[in-house]
Amino acid sequence: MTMKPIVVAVVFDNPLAQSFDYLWNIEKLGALPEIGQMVEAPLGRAMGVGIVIKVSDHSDYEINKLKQIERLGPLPPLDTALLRLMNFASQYYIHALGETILPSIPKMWKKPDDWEKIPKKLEAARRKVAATSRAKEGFISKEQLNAEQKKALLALVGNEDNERQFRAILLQGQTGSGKTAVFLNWLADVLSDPQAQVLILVPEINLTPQLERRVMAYFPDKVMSVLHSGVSENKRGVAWFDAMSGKAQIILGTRLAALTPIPNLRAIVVDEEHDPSYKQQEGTRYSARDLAIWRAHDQAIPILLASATPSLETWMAAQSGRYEYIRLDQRAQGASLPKVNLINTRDPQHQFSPGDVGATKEKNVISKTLFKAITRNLAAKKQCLILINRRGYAPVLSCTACNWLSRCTHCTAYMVLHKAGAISKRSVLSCHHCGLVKNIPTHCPECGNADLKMLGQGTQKIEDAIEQMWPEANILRVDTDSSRSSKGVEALFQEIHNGNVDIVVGTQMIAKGHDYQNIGLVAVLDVDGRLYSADFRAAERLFAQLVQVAGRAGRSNTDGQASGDIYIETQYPEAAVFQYLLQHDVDGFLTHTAQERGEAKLPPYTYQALVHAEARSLDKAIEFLSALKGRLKDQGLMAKDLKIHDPVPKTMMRVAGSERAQLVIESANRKILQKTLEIIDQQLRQESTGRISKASRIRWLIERDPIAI
DNA sequence: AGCACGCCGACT
DNA sequence: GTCGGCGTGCTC
Repeated sequence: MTMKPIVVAVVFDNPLAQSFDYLWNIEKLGALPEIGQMVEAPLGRAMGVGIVIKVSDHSDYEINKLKQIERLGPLPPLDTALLRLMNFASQYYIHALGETILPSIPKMWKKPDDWEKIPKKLEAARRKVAATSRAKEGFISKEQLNAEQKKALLALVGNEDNERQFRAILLQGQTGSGKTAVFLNWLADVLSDPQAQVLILVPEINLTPQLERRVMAYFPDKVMSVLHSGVSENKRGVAWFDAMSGKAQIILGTRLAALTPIPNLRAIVVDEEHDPSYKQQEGTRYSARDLAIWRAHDQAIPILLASATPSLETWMAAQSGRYEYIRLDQRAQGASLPKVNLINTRDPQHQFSPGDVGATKEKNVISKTLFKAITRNLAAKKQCLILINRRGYAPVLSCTACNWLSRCTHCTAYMVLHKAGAISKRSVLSCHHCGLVKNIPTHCPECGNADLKMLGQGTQKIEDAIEQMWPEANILRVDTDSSRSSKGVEALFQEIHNGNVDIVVGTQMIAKGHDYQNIGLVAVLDVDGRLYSADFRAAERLFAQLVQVAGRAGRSNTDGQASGDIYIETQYPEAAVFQYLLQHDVDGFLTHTAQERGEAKLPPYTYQALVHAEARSLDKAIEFLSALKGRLKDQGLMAKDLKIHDPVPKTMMRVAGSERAQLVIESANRKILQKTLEIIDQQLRQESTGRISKASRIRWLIERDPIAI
């Protein structure tokens, strides 16, 4: 009699779609196989770390060619709910399962050479945790909540009927309305069960220290795991283990925390749920917000999405009743909203005349009106915050005389300028959505004016102008570069709080998560490129950021004085973004945006995916995608519910010597889109090694639900 | 992805 | 004569 062999299927961190079969030797390994177990096994000429995804007694591979599992990882198997999530993410985002699971596990656990040292590391971590002090910061008890917050809490707290049911809840409330106090009190209720675990997601590392202290104030006797890329590898490894072993009741982290094993997960909070940083932009390009919702649904638990400016997707779901809808419309601290001033940069009355005080070499980089306002503010010993837009937006063509913009005649998107050589021998305008290419007009098609300019250019000019205009002021620059070169963002913010700084110049990061004490004025420059962009979501993001900025300025008002003013320079003050901002009307803006998207058949009315291609030359990348599109057409895959556009060059065209293009694929039917993407993946895989096509050496990638086009 | 094998150019 | 370029194929 021959014993049936034990065969396990293992996935590794590589782009191969398949798993690898191994023999499981009970005597050697000293345990029975379990799905989710981490193992070390020979792969190729080396050893690899993988996860067991299947246990059986046979293999499709020749059984006598199977190698043995070498060793077991020093941790319990990943739980089945997490593996379901991983499976879903892998399928939905068209990425190999191993490439989805393994990068989500901290490195500390994936080094077989160090497996013996694990118990020591855990013990060392235990001793450290005992030593950290816990300051009570921002604790607001249930009793201290205002009437509106109490009502919100009452609506949130579960009862016997729904506490083990999927519920998605939008908590919409402006900055200062006390969303955090509401959801922490809700979580306190969930955590009254000593076994329960909760997950809190935040968009950026900058925001975690503050929230971390606050959560600690609420739950001084609970164990909290903090998971984000700023936490050291070993600490993260321990925090992750605490979450997976049920020891940590609170798991707080950025998007990567959405994939943590949490066996007794009972509630999820996604704070600032609209924030684009929830979307992973490499590897498995998941949306942590979307995966969190899937996870809540799969595990039949409640999920709270909190924001002052919800994403259109969430807001529409709440409006339609698909999600529960809780609103906080009062400002808890009684602070007033800041006044928003729009400066029309086309209007000569705001511009400098030759010889004016403050005029710089570069004309009208900062308007005269804003110059005066900042000067006044400095004289009043108040700090100024100047936000500039550092990101490269593709240049949209605009007429300096009338309001003409290079709009695509087929889409709602704007056509952007491409220099000669890429798509055509001449410089051309191209639509990144449908692929339409047009010659650059020499005159404005509307008014005949010959002076056409690109929108949103000249960040460097702005910085120079600021230094020229206020030479005596202490100017501090805060962006990712300056925070890296000095002692980090926290140190820079400390300088601002100490009052040594008159003008803070920075990118959007200065508006996030920090309360300023003495800000009298916030100026937002160079926004027009984001107003009219090749990316249809740019305006929505701009609106969210401006509301956030407004929240910052308004919050500084604690002494009863007028709160900070916002100044926005734009050629297009009539744009919807600004008009709704003036009224502080979030719902109005979202209603408007929803209608626009509906008419244009854009998300969330349709679902999108991209096929990215990266090659030495743009022509090659475009050619590759054209061929793919042609093939799909020939195979009759262009059903009427599916739209495959023409390949277009990517906005960030040149990245380290390679050029990129993309193909937009759309369908109002999720299943059809999913099926199509699976077919594309399968076909491209057949002609590729990994994700590089054999014939043309082109690196390709499928991205589901892109947030930027 | 990593890694080795393999077949053509400028070097001690 | 070799060192090394990266094209090709494989990993249970």
